This record gives sequence, C-alpha cells and structure tokens, in this order.
Amino acid sequence: MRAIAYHHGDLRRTILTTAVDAISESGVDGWSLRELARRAGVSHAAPAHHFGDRTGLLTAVAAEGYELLADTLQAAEPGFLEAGLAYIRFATEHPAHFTVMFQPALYRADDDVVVQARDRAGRLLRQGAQEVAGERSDADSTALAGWSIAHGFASLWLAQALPAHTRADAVAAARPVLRRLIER
Amino acid sequence: MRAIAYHHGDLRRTILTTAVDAISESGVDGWSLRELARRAGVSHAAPAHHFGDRTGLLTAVAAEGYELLADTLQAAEPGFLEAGLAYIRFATEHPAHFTVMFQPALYRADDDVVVQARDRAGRLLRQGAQEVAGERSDADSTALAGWSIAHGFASLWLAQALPAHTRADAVAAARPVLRRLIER
DNA sequence: TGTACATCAGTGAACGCGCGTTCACTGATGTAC
DNA sequence: TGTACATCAGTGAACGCGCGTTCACTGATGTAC
Repeated sequence: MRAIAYHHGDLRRTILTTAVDAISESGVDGWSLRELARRAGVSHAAPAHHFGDRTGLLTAVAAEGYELLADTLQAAEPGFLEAGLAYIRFATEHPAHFTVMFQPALYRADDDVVVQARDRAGRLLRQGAQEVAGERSDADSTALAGWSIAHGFASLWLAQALPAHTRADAVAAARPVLRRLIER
Repeated sequence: MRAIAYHHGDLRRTILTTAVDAISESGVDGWSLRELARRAGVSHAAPAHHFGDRTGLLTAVAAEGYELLADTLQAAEPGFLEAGLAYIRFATEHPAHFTVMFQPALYRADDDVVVQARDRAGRLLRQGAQEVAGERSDADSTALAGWSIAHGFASLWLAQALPAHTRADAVAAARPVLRRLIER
C-alpha cells in the first residue's frame, strides 16, 4: 500500500472512523468536516464527496451503529439476560454510535440503510424481550421494562452517573441489575 | 414594567430561559451565544456578562435541572412507583435540562451550585430506591435497577424510540412498566 | 431632600478566525476497440 | 498489447458569513454625607 495516493481507496471508511473517534472525544458537535479531513490527511473538500454534509455523515454513523448492535445481539447467547448484557456491551464499546443512534434529530432517520439496519436490530431486540415476557399477560410492559433497564443502565454508565464500582466493567456490574427483572 | 430599559433587570433569568428553549428546539449545540442575545433582544455581548461562556451557561442549566428534579421528587407521593413516575415526568417536561444534566462533559460538573443541587436530588432518589430495595440482600442492585428503568424509559421516550401508544402520555405509559420491577 | 460619586449592567463597533460551499483543476482507474 | 477516452476521487484557491472576544463607552442604580 502506498503511503500517499491520489486516490485514497478507502476514504469513506477512513472519514467514518475518524468521525466516530472525534464524537467519542468531543461529542456530537465538537468537530467540523474540515477537522475530520485534516485528521484523515486529505483536502478539506474531500469529505463532502462521500457524505455531502454533517447530516449525511451522521446518517452513516447511525446506520453502522444499528448494524453493529444487531451483530452484537445476534452473536449473544439466547435469553433476556444475555441480550441485555450484549446491549450494554455494545453501548460501552461503541459510545459514539450509541449516542448518535438515539438522537434521531441529528440524522436522516428515514434513510433506507438506517431503516433496514434499525429494523434488523429491533427484531433481535424483540426476540430478547420475548424471553423475559414469555406468556405473561403484561408481555408488552415487560418487554419495555427489559429494554428500559438495559438502555438506562447503559446511558447512566456512559454519563458517568453510576457508582465508582461499576466503572471498571459495565457488563459485570449490570448482570445483577438486569437479573433483578427476572427473579425476585 | 418598561418595555425596554437599559438595565434589563432580569437578563440572567431571560437568557437562561432562552437557552433552554433553544436547546429543546435545536439540541445542545444548535445555537450560539449571539443567537440567544438576539432572541432575548439584547446586545450580543450581554450574555457574557452573566455566564462568561457556553460552559458557564450550561453549568447554570444543569444546576437548575438538578434543582427542578429534586423539587419534583420531593413533591411526589412516597413509594418507588411514584418516585419513578416523578423522574419520568421531570424528564419529559424539562427535556433540555435532562439532556444537559446527563452530559457532564458539557458543563462544570464540580461547580458548587451543581454539586449541591445534584446531591440533594441524589438523596431523594436514593430514598425512592430504598422503597423498592427494602431489606433485600441485593439492595444496591435493586436500587440501580430502579434508577435504570426510570432513566431508560425517559431516555427512550425522549429519543422517540418507543411505540406510538406511549407518545401521548409518557407517565401513564410508564406506570405498568415500572410496576414490572416491584410485582411479578 | 439634594448632591456627588462609585458601581454595575448593558452597548455597539471592531477584530481575527474557522467554517461550509463553490469550482475549475488534476491525476488515477476502468473500458472499448 | 497498446491506445483513446470517459469516469470518478480528490485538490486547492477563493468566497462570504457568523462566531467569540475585546474594549472604550453610556446610562441606571445605590450609597455616603
């Protein structure tokens, strides 16, 4: 691979990764397209070639996020507890994606690629919820409770709002918390 | 009250309110200090007098948010369910405050006023959790489960990620979901 | 009750800067024959 | 195997704009005497 080529070859991928890094470091608005170009070592006009504008770039981040979430859920062992822990692992390993995904005002939420990926993740999520809801009469509320508790734990952990002992390993700390929903 | 006075009298309050409105409309970064000044009808240099910079302003928003949350929790009937619903009511009625509070990188989280208000809200929150944890051996996990489920429901609702039937009344929709943690 | 003075809130002109966008261009790659 | 041509990715100079910040100022308010 040449160090520098006129045609980068994988600039789209590079910009996307750079954007995710920048979001992790400085939040969803703490950077400019020009800064991403600078970091990626390309001209400041290059990103527009692939994404058009910020919204286009964030749309790609959201789509990739839903794909990654779906992959993570798909790879998890069956059962609500494992699905919930997979959800939390995804959020803590991909904080930038997670943050963007749940701020739909930032991107084109009706973009085809986003819709497809989100549907796929949604299907797997409902499958995980099924396993805690079972035959209960309040299956819907139980499914929402499952999603809420996993999403809430992940969000609070990312916001650094949880007690210090949860810092080192979010997934381990989440286990007894999620379990609280299925046993008593 | 004069329509226009050289000394506004309550400009700090006005800018703060204007900021909260702007955040609700356009997110945490969708505005500038100059725009707030324009909206408030004062010169563009006026906000700096009261808040210094964006961070100072967001610090004030976070502090006010924790105060409002504490007030809401304090006014709630006793019991975990009522505390959880109060938490969700706060989040849905003050989305801008809620959003800022849980992004500590945006403001000075160690500011005295913030710390005091957050501690007060934290005390009331722990009190609510106590009522679901009771004498259980896993009291800590139960308390975190309570916070997570309320926070998760509120976050997902604000992200417009929940099913349509929850849209009209978040608090009513949350009731059976939170209940799921205390009965089975 | 009146005057002098200090303090403070808010003004408005000026600055330099980084931004997104535009556009004519250049260089690399792929395809037709 | 070689040549011509179209397509596409990325360049870099130029633009106008809104921004935060600075600073000398003005006008209102509060206090001392």
